[in-house]
Amino acid sequence: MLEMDVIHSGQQDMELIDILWNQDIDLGARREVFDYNHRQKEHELRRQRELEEEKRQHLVREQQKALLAQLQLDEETGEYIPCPPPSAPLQSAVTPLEVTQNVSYTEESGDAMSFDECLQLLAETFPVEETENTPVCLDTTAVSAPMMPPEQPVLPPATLSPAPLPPPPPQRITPDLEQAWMELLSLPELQQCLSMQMEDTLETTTYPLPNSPEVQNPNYSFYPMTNLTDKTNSLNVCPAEFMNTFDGSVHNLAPADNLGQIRANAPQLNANLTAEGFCEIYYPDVILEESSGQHGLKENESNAMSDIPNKPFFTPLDPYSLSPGDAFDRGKHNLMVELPDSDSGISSNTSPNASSPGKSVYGNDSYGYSDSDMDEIDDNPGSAESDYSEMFSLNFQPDDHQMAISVSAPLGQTQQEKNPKQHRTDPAEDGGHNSTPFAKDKQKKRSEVRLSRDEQRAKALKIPFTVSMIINLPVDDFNELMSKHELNEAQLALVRDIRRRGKNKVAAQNCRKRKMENIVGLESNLDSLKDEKELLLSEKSENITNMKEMKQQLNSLYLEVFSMLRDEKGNSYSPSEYSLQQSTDGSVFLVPRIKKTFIKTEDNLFSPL
DNA sequence: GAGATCTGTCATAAG
DNA sequence: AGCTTATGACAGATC
Repeated sequence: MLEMDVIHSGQQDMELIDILWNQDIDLGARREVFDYNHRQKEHELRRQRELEEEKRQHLVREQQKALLAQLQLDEETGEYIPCPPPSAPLQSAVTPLEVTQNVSYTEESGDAMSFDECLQLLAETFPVEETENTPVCLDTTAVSAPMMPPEQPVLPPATLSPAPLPPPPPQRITPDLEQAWMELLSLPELQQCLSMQMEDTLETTTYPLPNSPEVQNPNYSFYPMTNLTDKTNSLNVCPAEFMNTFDGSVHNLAPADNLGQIRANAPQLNANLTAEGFCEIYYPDVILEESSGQHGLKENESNAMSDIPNKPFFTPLDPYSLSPGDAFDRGKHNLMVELPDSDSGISSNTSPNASSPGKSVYGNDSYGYSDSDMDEIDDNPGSAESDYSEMFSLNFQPDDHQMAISVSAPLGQTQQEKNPKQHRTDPAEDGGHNSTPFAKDKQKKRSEVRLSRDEQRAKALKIPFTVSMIINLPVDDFNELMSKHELNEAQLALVRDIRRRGKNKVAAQNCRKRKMENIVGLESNLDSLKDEKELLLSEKSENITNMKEMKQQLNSLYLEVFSMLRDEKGNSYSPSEYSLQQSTDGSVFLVPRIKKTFIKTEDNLFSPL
């Protein structure tokens, strides 16, 4: 009964649907829209498509995961960059790819081989050396994938076929691998690498770059195995060549001591080395330097690698030590020598050289202290020179050339004395000994007295410095000089007095020179101001003249216009009784003067208020 | 001899 | 705090 009810109700529903459809058919609706079976079929098809799409997306995700596993997130840029080869032991480096491969392909295809099965198969194929080299090959595979540009999509299956991606069935793997290796061996780039490695060349720049198509080709992962056919160099060449192939700078980054180990255990070091390989950009010199030391080290392959990651592959780059020819240091030293110019105590009016302490000590005696030292030497050539020589030899060897200057100075000074009527210029400007005033001889004697007094005092107290040194040395050098000699209180006081007096003397000369320059400048300004005043006065008189002329013209024009005005009777207005006034809007009015005068008087009356 | 000029020195303020 | 520089003032030498 229930079934009959259900069927009956179902028939009623169908009838109702038919009725509704008949109504909707006029609107263009088809019957399939209301057909349950049809809709169910469509639903199944759609669900099937969704499943397929989901499977496809899952596959893509797995592939992307496998790819990203080989990429390294750059913390600075946020980009995925090719992951450096693993520095840790091989297993840790291969594990990510292994996992992704096993997960993706064991799940997707039940007949696919696991990675370990592939390794086992390879071991069976090459029973002798592959036990050592297989990890290298696997690691090579692991490295080759990340070397692809991040933006590059997953390679098509045709390209990836021999690679770790979908491994072929066990019965076909060996022929495929052999074919892939043969293809690889036929690649000119690979042959080039092989030949270069055979020659143990150090040129890494000619190696295929990591991003080159050859490197990206996963077939390269089996390249080391192909070397097994060549029994002479298979083991030696494979790891190092692998490194050269995928990171040409790897071996260059390692110090000479570690190069052998690195080469022997290249696969295990790939992560570290390639990570440091990125530093190649920043440490090219180190790489070049160390590349020269790698010869003969690559044969050392039996060393343990356990301690390698803990060893620095390169020492921190010292920019100073690497600067060509230590130019930087020299430059810095020169800078230090030249910078203390301001401590010379020489006025800013002097030339730049004058302010240089090294030159001002004696070479610039011509500037401020010429009248003192030079004149004394001039007056007592023998004694002064000998005394100076003693002092120079005592303490101031660095300025031998200045010593020569001071010794040779008397010649000019003697000539100067022979021409006493030379025009004298400011001592601070001409150096004081190139030209002298007419009374230079007397003045010179004066300064000689002064300086000889200081010099005599210095001699009396056995001060082993020249006055020039005491005065012109920078404070640091002066202090250093003082510290080098044990001086008593009297000597120290005298040296300080000499230094103070000498500097003040130069300062007074500079001050007077500036004062004179200021006076000259003020006089010049005064003259120019006088000229400007005269010009302004002449302009003023001219303006007054023009103003008078314009007033006269305006007055005549006013009278002319006024004479043309007539009243209602045709009589002219009297200028004494009327006047023309212009309003602000430009209109002209004839205003009676009485009123105006009245207003004026009114204004006058109220103006005081 | 008086005045002008030059120069060195001191004292002091400022940097 | 010590040093250098700038500047006014003073003194001595010279013309």
